[in-house]
Amino acid sequence: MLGPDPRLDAVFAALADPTRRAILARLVEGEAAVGELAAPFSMSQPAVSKHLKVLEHAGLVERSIDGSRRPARLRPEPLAAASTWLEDYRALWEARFDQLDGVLRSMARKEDDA
Amino acid sequence: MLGPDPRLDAVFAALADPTRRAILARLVEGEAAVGELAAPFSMSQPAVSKHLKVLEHAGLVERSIDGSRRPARLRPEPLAAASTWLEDYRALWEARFDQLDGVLRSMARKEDDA
DNA sequence: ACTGTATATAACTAAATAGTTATGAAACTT
DNA sequence: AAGTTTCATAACTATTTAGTTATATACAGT
Repeated sequence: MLGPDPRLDAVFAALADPTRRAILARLVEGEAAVGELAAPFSMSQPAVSKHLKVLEHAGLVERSIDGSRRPARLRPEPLAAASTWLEDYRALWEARFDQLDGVLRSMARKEDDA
Repeated sequence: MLGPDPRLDAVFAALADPTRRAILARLVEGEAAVGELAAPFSMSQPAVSKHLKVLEHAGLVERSIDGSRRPARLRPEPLAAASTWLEDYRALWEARFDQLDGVLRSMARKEDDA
């Protein structure tokens, strides 16, 4: 159940970096070019370009061409996939805990009987 | 809104590795000792111990002591935090798209008027 | 055509990651 | 008490990552 999904490797790895999460946060407000993204982070422009490439590889961001600018915009699909994975696990966990809870209850009943 | 959360660094980084996700998948069925976890993956025991340490550091797993065994069990809380983060972003995205949709609609109306 | 702006790419470094083998420490078995 | 099992830790290697500076490319404005 819930087999391995290699796409999640790239998505979770991309989300593991706080700078990249901040970039995504910025992109929620709309597309932005590299320069605009680099400004708030005390980081060089090439560093931001690299982060964008990681996000792009994970499918979280899409680039376009506008003259000499290459604005980035969000692509929500992979986030949805990651979210689904997490939610499925949460469900399995809760099922597991409910089950455990059931066991504990029946143990308690036996205590009462004894 | 939705400030930086350093705990997510460790959680997403932990989830980025397929072996670790497989370990979590196994642990959904109940706690397991290192040996049991190492068996299905063609990996050395120390490698699995390291993965467990990463998962533990992310708060996703808890160890206990049972004689010479050190079984690992799941801790769902950090998963919930990650899931919340993703869901919040999804919501922001959708809001953004709805807004964009609104803009497109009004543009369409102006087209009609013209 | 010349200058400046926006970005990518290359080459490099430092640190982190994922794996290995070897070994040591507890605890269990007989 | 001796041997076996279970696990952690150390030491090492190879790969990846996150950053840097320097440079090249392409477009924009004058």
